[in-house]
Amino acid sequence: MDISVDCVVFGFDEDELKVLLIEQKQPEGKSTIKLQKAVPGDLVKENEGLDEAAKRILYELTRLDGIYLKQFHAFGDPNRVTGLKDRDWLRSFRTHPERRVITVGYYSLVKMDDFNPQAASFAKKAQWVDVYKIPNLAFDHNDIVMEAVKVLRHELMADHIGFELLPEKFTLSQLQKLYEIILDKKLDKRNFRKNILRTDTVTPLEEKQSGVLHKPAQLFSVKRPRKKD
Amino acid sequence: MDISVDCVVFGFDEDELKVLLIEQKQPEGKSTIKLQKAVPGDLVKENEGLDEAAKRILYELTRLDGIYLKQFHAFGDPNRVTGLKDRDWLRSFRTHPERRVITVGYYSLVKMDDFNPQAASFAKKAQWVDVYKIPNLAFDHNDIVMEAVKVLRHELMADHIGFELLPEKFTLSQLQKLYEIILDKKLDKRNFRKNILRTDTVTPLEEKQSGVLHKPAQLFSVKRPRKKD
DNA sequence: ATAGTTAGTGTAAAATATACACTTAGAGTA
DNA sequence: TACTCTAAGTGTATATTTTACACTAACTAT
Repeated sequence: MDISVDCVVFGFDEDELKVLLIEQKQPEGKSTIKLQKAVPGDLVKENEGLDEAAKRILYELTRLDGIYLKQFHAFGDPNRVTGLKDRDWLRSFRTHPERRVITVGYYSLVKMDDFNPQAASFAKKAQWVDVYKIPNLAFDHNDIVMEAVKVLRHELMADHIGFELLPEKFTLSQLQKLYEIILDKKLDKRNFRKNILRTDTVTPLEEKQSGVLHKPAQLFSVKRPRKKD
Repeated sequence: MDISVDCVVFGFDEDELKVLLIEQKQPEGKSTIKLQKAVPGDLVKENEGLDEAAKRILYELTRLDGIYLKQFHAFGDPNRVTGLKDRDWLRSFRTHPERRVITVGYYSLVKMDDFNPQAASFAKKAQWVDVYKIPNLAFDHNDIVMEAVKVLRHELMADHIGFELLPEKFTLSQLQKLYEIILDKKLDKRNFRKNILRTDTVTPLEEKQSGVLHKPAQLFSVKRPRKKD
């Protein structure tokens, strides 16, 4: 059997929670294969730990680095790869295309200003897609994404990891919107602010928003160093 | 690479949280190998899902069946098996003893009256050990158990899975003791009872304790069907 | 100067969590 | 039969947390 790692990379933009999808690699020569979108993932190397593999693979496929990255589930259904397109693709790229692959899912939270796929060289290969409008993906990647969303929702509340998805500098309204979208419910502004400030995970900066057509908001950043468990 | 599954089986007895350990199998012929204790685990078969494998392996090694069983983490450090004893043992039992093995950890909660290792035919092979007094185990099983304890503590509060560790009929005092031991702190009797009853996960039975030298306690059982997420 | 827009702030009421002590039912014993 | 021992079972007052709710402030554009 082989082991792979798949990374569900979340980002947040305006008012949508997004997932980073890549186009599968195009096999040289034969172009009869229909390519699908997928979450970045690949086989774990012989002498590589899982976390290490996740970090490497995410970097190789997206140039993302230094990112919150967490294992969330192993997917081992023996029939997880059944689609014809999937098998075709595997035959083009894998030394042992028929081998069963068990995959370990990681999720990552990305500040979108750390990474703008439009600007990158692999622009066509990576794109942000609204979590709630994900097309059919390769392999069992739809299941993997759904599971990751579940976990994200859960961990958002428990560990206040929300700002990992926002730019370096953000307003509390942005943070609130993020929570509202992930949790899929409206929150009270005053209570939300009280809560966040009480957790003591953010610091106000000297700086304010500018160029906005309303009262400029205070900017915040994550308070470092963050407490480890 | 190979994939295995390891099951950390928790049980509760009197006032100790226990884990079920087995003696490693004795290789035929050569008895030079020092056997170690381990958590029940084995390789996943070629056409078997992970959950399915966990269920099968737990049954094969302990005869336990119909048990709360949950995947909690994949362990994939390339050096997770380094001990000499471990390698000797692998050479006696595995077709490919040098192969790297990635293992997926499951934990299970067992009512101890469903399973009494003293009474079973493999009595010497399985034994309950206090979670806080676990000896050196085979492979990286100490890490696996520690991680499972962390997860158990966490899930106990979130999902009220405590009674899965108690006999079919139990008293609220027993349940409270269980919580106290897992969480490692004393709880207030009245408040605990209010809380548990509010969750509406237990029903009082007609029956009471008998033969105890004090006021007999009301017996409870888990309220079925339990709500699924 | 005015209009439009989002930022920012406090308080009262409700719900939840905490702290705490006595009475009760049965078993054992004198 | 009465007395003792032991853990079961029960209510309330107080503190804390969560909720609901509406106006003023700061800036841009016209």
